[in-house]
Amino acid sequence: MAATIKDVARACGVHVSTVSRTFSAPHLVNPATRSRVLAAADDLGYRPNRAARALTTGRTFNMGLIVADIANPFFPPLIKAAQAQARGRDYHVFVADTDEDPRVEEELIRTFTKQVDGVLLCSPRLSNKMIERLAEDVPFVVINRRIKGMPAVLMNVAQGAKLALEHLAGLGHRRIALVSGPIGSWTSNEMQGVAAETPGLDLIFFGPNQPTEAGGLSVAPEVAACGATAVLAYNDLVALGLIEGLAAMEIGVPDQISVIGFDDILPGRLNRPKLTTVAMPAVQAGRMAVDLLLQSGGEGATVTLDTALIVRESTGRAQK
Amino acid sequence: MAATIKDVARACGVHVSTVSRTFSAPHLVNPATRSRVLAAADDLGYRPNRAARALTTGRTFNMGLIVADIANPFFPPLIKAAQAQARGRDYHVFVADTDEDPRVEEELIRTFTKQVDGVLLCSPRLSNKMIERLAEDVPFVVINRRIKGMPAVLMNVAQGAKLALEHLAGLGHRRIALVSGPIGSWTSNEMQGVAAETPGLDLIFFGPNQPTEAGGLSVAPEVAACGATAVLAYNDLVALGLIEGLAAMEIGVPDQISVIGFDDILPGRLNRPKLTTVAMPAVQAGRMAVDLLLQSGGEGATVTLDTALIVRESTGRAQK
DNA sequence: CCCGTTGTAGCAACCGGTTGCACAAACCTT
DNA sequence: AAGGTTTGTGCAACCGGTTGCTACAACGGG
Repeated sequence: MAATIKDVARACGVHVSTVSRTFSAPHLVNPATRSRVLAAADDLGYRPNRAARALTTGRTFNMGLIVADIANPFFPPLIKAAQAQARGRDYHVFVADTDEDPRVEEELIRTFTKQVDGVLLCSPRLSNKMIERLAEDVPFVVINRRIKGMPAVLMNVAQGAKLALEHLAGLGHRRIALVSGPIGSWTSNEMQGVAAETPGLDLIFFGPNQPTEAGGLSVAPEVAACGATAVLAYNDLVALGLIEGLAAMEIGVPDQISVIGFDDILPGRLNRPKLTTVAMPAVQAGRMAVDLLLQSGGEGATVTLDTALIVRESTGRAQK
Repeated sequence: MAATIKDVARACGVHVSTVSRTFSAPHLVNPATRSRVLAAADDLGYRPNRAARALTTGRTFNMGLIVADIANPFFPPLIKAAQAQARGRDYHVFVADTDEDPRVEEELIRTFTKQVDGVLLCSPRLSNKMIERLAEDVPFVVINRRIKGMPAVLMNVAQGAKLALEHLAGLGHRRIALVSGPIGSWTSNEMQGVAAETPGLDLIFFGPNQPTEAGGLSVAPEVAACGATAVLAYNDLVALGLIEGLAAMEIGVPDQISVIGFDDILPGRLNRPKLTTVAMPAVQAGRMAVDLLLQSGGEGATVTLDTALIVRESTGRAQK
């Protein structure tokens, strides 16, 4: 059994409250007593039980981070950035993955409640209403979603999509396929919104799709058949799957169809052709989300981070 | 404020112990009372506080999973498998990443202690001695490391390395570079052990290295200069970095040098040339680790999973 | 020398639950 | 109808800490 505060108190003939104060308010205890307590604690290998402490103080010094799919290379850099930032603030981050399933997401949030001081909700698939309800029990910072009155870190997807469409238009593309993501994705909606508002384009929507290579792979035939000369994909994974699917049909990228992704993940850079993409500021977002959670007592500050178009090899001039 | 058990008790004129039993031992409470309690609880949006419950029961129904680098594509499938398996057992998995830093690893374990029922320690970088000491405070299952008396899930790296070396020998390679991983990696030691015992080979060791693309990239010049015709890399990420580095020096793979990795991650399959690799059973390992943690009360059952050589395009006949 | 500070440590209530035990009412026996 | 079981609920201690209040001693000032 691990030593408790009582064991330490007994070991050096002092009341538990004195031991407690030795750790949480050292200036209130006599230096001589303090060192006796510390010696005894060290001797017994005592560590304060964080769960018990949280019960009275209401603070755990951990935060939860929920992502839709940890296997998507977009998330790890964000996760690592959040962890590093939190560590600098004496916090720890517990990560969990929802498998893109809103029910799992809800359950994870409920589990985190009272075990963390707040939750970073990254690319949630739950409805706004549900998120608002759950926010009564635990503070949130939402990443990649706008919910009124709730602190959020947004990436300027609309701007990125605009740049991407302008790039394609500049290359002479008019008929463009929009391969969207899963239901409930704010990012997907933003993209569609911008695209729909852009004049002079002939858009074909495909969706919803899984936000993975498999998702891209499986829409490839439809995209090929629709007569579009360019594709704006929900993310890089979908774009890569799409390129793979097109290759299997002997359709060359960018010679016959141009493809743009979102995120700027590593496999996109290694791919042949190298993927043209809209870079998302994942690292900054992870950091900002942590700061926002610690600063705001739940007030709705919103940070919007810029995106950037990175032109590589998967886009080219439209065919006649 | 979230409703507590007291609020529910007051709301339906019953003692808190009755409310408690309604949730944790329903058969002990009268159906009529039970439904009154449930109604009140539902009305107030009451959820038992898991941290408080853990304090008395000693069980949290979560487990921790600590990995060395979440950005390494090897880990996410393992993580997801563990999460899925745990979910089926009514458990939740909290993931954390150590950034390959033993000090962070230790701190994370300490943080997890008492907040989880056990920890899955994947590819730890801590010393055996330290792990054994920490095991007094929280049950472990170790993945990719053998520590006496401690439950472990091992992947048969030795066998995989043997297959890889035989494959290379069969292609006529004699002078082989071994690009190892970080200090403290059991996997790395296993590989070196097997290689050193294999007769008829001329081995050159390079290490320690970061287990990432950057690590592979930075040893590329030395490897190129050492006269080896083939390389066994610590993992696929290192292998990919190495290939990239060699390409930058205009050294073709597999024409001039053959490269084998370990893990079988997705980017290796997408790479040109497609990577020859030793596939590691990450998904099985994640599942097994969860089961081992829940079964063994800390007893040292060890599971060893087989690996398999997957020959793709990054290996070829040795040059004369 | 008395009194008001100040510093130090103990007491006890509390956080939100769980659980062994006691006890009364309702149910079965015979 | 008396006596023995069940069944259902309350009581209170407990898990491992924290914290407001109190008590007491030593100290400094007037």
